[in-house]
Amino acid sequence: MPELPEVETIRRDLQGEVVNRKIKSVEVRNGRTVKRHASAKAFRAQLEGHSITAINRAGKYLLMVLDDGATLVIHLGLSGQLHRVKNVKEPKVPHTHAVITFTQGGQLRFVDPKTFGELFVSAAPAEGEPALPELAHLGFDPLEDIMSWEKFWVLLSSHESGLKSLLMDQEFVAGIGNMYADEILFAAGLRYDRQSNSLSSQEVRRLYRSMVETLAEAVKRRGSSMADEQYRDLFGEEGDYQDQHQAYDREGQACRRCRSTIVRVRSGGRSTFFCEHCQV
DNA sequence: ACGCCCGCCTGTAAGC
DNA sequence: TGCTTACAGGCGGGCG
Repeated sequence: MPELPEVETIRRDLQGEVVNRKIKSVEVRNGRTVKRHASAKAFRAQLEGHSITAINRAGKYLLMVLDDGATLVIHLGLSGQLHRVKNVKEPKVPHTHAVITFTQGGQLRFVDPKTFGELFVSAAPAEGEPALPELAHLGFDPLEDIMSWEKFWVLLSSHESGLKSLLMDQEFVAGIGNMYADEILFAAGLRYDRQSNSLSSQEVRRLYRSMVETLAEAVKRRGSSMADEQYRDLFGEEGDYQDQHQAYDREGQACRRCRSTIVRVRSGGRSTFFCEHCQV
């Protein structure tokens, strides 16, 4: 499932592939993909004829800035992929829900079997209005918004909840999902159910460092492609970070640090993988 | 304020 | 073997 490292990998590749290209036409093949809009026609109208000037990211959301100040927002959900296609005659794979064709040639295709992803256009903000009101609820970005561990401690302490649910709370910090939450907590040596306001200063520093370093290393390795899902980059290539996983999807396997067995529990309807010996 | 559950959806896998 | 059920996941909404 694409989380921050996968979305950031796609963002970096998109910069070289679609910036300064002009959108010639947009085809919506599954209306659910643009459900925020009254119609597919209304969605298309805000894109066609406009050039893409920059690609940004907020948490797990990709942001394509257009030349009129509007932003095409793309959320990949659980199974969304973007495919950069050079030859428009290339057959469309199943679950291709939207196709953007560029004036300069080639296409960007949105493929999403589970249909939890979405595309929408956020209009250019009026004078004095904040941009992207749809994403105003998102918390800080762990790679873009660097802060002191003391500030992080203040934020952590202002909540009274389990560490994992807080890391996955997009209003607290944007971009971490079930997989990287488990990896971050392993790296920090902290259990998923530790209360956020119970950490020592040393533990807070370890958690902050682990969060930034785990995500940065995963970006370096171009994300994680697990067997049971199908994350692929713009060009259909897999990431490498799954080989570095310490906890996620390793139930019954030996902990790489202490050799005891990684266990799995269900918490809040989600699988959580951790080492009972290394994480306290 | 927080945990937990549901609904949304489809491919895969386990169970009978 | 073939049908049915469970499960995986993010997110928003509802409930206690």
